[in-house]
Formats: sequence, structure tokens, C-alpha cells
Amino acid sequence: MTQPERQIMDFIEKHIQTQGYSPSVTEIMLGIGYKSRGSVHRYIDSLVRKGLLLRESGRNRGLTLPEKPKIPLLGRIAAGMPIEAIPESECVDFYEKLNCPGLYQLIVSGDSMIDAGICDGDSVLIQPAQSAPNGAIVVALIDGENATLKRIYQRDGRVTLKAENPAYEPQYYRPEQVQVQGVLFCLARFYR
Amino acid sequence: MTQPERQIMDFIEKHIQTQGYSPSVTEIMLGIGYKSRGSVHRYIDSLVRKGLLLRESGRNRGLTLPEKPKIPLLGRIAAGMPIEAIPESECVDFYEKLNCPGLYQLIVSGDSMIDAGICDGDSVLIQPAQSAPNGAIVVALIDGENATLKRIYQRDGRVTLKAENPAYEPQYYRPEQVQVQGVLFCLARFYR
DNA sequence: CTTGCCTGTTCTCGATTTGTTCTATATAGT
DNA sequence: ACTATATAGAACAAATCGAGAACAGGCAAG
Repeated sequence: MTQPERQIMDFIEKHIQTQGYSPSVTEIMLGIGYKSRGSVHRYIDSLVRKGLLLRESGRNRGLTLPEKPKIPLLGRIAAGMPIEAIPESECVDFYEKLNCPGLYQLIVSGDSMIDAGICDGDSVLIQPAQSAPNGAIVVALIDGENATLKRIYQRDGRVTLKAENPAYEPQYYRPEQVQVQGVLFCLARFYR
Repeated sequence: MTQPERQIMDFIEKHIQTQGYSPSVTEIMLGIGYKSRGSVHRYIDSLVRKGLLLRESGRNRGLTLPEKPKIPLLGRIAAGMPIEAIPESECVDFYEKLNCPGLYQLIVSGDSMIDAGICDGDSVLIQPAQSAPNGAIVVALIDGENATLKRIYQRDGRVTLKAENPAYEPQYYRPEQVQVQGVLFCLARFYR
């Protein structure tokens, strides 16, 4: 989005939010400070072509904003307690949150992280990294062969990879044996 | 990538990230400190030839960064096993997956669903519904007062709400006491 | 209905910006 | 001094921009 496009977009968003309906091209022109409707119209065309704006053709004031996958955050839910409403209906833009360059997805196989709430079949989103803070959950490559999802601790000159499952013992390695490939960024599990 | 190429690449990346669109050759020139557009243009040519930069010919400000995939699905990861690559680098479009009308988000409070891998502080995305199949995890309103996240079973004329935590006993209700508000659609947990 | 204004849309024009190519100059390495 | 390379700067065509004119359809008042 170029600078004038951004300016026009902001104006439209603000107008729709405050007035409840789309501004006219002339109103945008005056609001932004242009002296010609043609110019404004050209920018609107561009925005519509990019899908950043929707237009109901043949209607006056027919501009609408495309729906973003915003998911309203309603409150907290607990065992046996009512939903504690969160005052302003915050919206979480998952698209924004996940717009993290380099992110990739792996599907978890096995139960070794079950006590961390990571189950067989879950999707984990990994942010590429060469190192990680102690206690982080990472994708670690061991001896250049085996990649595994574990909690990592680096101290006393050795690396510990700890599963979150009492059935698995922590594994100890020399630092040169373990290569961090990425850090756990997000867990996603779909039920339907 | 030579040093000036690296410098120009960084400038372009930064500009696209902050402004949302490509810089012009003149802007790069000023930003880096050159006094000629020709030189900058030569480096851009080189970057395009190497595939490190894309150019929409015939358009002004038509430089784009090679597209990074949404979130590539790389494979499965397991305890002590190598990543089992998935042949085609499938891409998961979370935008698409979450574009489910009516979806709303709740933050989980408490440990009553811990054995289902749902932890304190997790986000659950709920799809509004009036009923749910046996065994589904639902948001249930009890006696019109208390909302809770539980696994639901309806049989023998009574409703069982079962926590996934041995510390909590299943609770039995008459059907008219329990109102399903929604079905668990997705679990999301952010680590960073 | 008709009328008149607002609105959306399309077009042209001149000025400016931009991508591109070219040549000349400066610099570094041999 | 010679060559290779990097930079500066000029020049040109195309794209873009803002202004303004013109026209048809929407919309509400009479």
C-alpha cells in the first residue's frame, strides 16, 4: 500500500467507524486535501484491485471493508465458573500473529511432550533459530541425524534435552552433538 | 552477495517492511548514499539475476521480495526420530482454516482439561452451536449461570460433563440444566 | 412523474517521477 | 602505464500523478 493509498484507507476506515457508512469520493477528496475526484477514484480502484477494499458497484457510498479473520476474545472460562467477560471485546488477529517470517509447521508424532500439553498429531509452528534460551522447547537435531522436539537446557558445558513425559529420561549431550533448528512459536490443534 | 548488494538488499527489505511497498531507485540511492541512480540500478540487476529479488518490469516501484510461503508443512517430528519429510511442501493456510463465521476465543483458566492437553492460559476457539456429539469438548452453561469447558456425554436421559483431570469427578445433570453454547474448534497456544 | 444535486466513473492534459541505458570519470590492482 | 571495475552524471522513454472536464446513473424533494 503506497502512502496515498494508506491515507485514503485510513480515512475510509475512520469514516465507516464513526458514521457507520462509506464516505463519498468527494468527501475523501476534501478530507485528504485533493482537488480532483479522479485522482481519489484511481487510488480506490487500486485498493479494490488489491482486495484491500470492497465496492458495491452501482451504489453510492458503496465501499466496505473486507472482513479480516478476527476472532473476538470474549473472556475467560474455567471449571465450574461463569465466563468472566473481558470488558472491551478485544479482537485477536491470528493472521497478524502468525505473520512471522520463516515460520514453518511440523506435526507432532508421539507422546514425549504430553505433560507440556503437546499431544500426538498436534501442529507446532516453529520459528527458525540457531540458539534458544534455557527451558525453551526447541526442534533439535542430534548428531546431524535425528530431529526431535524437546525442552532444552544448556549448562555446565553440556546440553540436556528433556522430554515432558515421566516415561522418558532426560538425554545428555556434548554441545557439538546438538544443533538447534528452531524454537517452538505456537501450538495449534484442530478439532473439527 | 557482495557488500553493496547486501546493503541495497537490506534497504529494500526494510523499506518494504516499514512502508509496505518497494522503494524507487532514487530513494535507494539517497538512502545508501550514492550519487547516481545508474550504479544502484546495476546492483539491482545483479540481485534480480541471482533470484534474490523480483522485479515487475514496466512498473514503477515494482521490486518485491521472493515470496515466502505461508506456513510450509515440513513433516512429522517425533521423539528420537528424524523428521519424516512430507513429499510436497504442503502449505497450510491458517487464514482459510480459521475463516469460520462466528468463531470466538476464550482463554482457559484452570487445569480441569489438562489431560486433554488444554492448559491454563491457552486460547480456545469456539464454534457456536446448540448441540454437540457425544464426547465432544464444549462450552456448557450450567443452570444458566456457570459456563465451563468440558467433555460432554448425553445418554440415558442425563448429561455428563467430564473434566479431563483425575482430580475432578464427572458431573451429572438433567438435560434441561445444561445448555451447549459452542463446540471446541481449535486450540492455540503462543510461546513467544 | 420531473427536476436538480450528488455520486461514480471515465477521459485527457501537463508536470513530475521513475526505470533504463549510455558515456565519461575516478579508483584500485597489476 | 594499462586494465578492470565502480561511480557519476546525462539523456530518454515510459509510468505515475494530480487537476480538471464531461457524462450517466442514483437519489431525494417537489
